[in-house]
Amino acid sequence: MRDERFCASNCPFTRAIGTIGNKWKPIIINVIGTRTVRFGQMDSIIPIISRKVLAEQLKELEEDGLLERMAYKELPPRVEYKLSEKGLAFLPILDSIKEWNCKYEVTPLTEAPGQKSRITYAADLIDRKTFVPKKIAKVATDAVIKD
Amino acid sequence: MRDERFCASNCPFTRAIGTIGNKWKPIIINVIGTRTVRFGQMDSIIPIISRKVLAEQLKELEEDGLLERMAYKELPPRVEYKLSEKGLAFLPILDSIKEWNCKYEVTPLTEAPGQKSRITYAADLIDRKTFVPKKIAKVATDAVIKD
DNA sequence: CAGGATCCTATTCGATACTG
DNA sequence: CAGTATCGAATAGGATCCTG
Repeated sequence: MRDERFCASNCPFTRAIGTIGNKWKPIIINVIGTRTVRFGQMDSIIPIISRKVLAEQLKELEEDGLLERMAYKELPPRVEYKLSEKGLAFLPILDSIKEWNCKYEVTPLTEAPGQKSRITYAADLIDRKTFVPKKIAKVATDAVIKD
Repeated sequence: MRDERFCASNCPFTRAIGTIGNKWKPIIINVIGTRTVRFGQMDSIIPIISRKVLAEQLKELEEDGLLERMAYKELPPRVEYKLSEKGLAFLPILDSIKEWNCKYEVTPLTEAPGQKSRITYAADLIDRKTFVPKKIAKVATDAVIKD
């Protein structure tokens, strides 16, 4: 998920793309935003990502200094993630990507206007109301069977 | 390479990530920049991408309105690519990603200072001097054999 | 020259089960 | 709760050959 060839480049731009150039990391960074978020929260906000991939991406983001992980020695365990200074500095870039898309997208879907914070927005986007992810469909099927 | 689930989201940010959220497209857009570039040029500027993947990415970028493809009816054929207005509007975002990385990267490699244009810079980054890509190594081997 | 088609391999990803 | 381990399926990607 991190392209080591890109990261080994002597070009800072290429290295940056090697680090954050995939589809999950911008989404994760955007979802965390300025908040402090627990692992399970992220998993339910972004239901289409599997817990395995989520854990992998979070680990890489931590290694690359984009976020800070705080594990509390409790039972049941509690782990909180928040963006580092580097990660926070990336948020304006994500905002500009959204603005860019809104301005130039050929066939934009209808979008409810109003005051959407970064987080509620991100939550709206990739969730069960927007498109039915596989694992949610699976859960629904199970529920029907149980009934 | 385009995540259709992301593109079907009702969130413009998620759709944007579904469109350009991979490692190749930012590189390609950056390499083209404000120039008009031929297919073969791109293939030699970015030697680590295979021609197949390059063609696929270019087609998607064209479909998404980021670049314009001009095919001249000549023999041998000549095809030129240049960024559309939408694609050009994405360049400042790529610049800000580079600046962000330069400012916050934990262990940046040494970088030669000086006046580097977008293009020569991109060419430096992913090429045979930076790290030896497989197909260049192959070509070199062939050359040795020929000699 | 600029690709398309084909075949094959490597990598990613998801589902499931398990643990401290 | 917050992961990790394992396995199998899906996908990305490379090599090669072919064509207008």
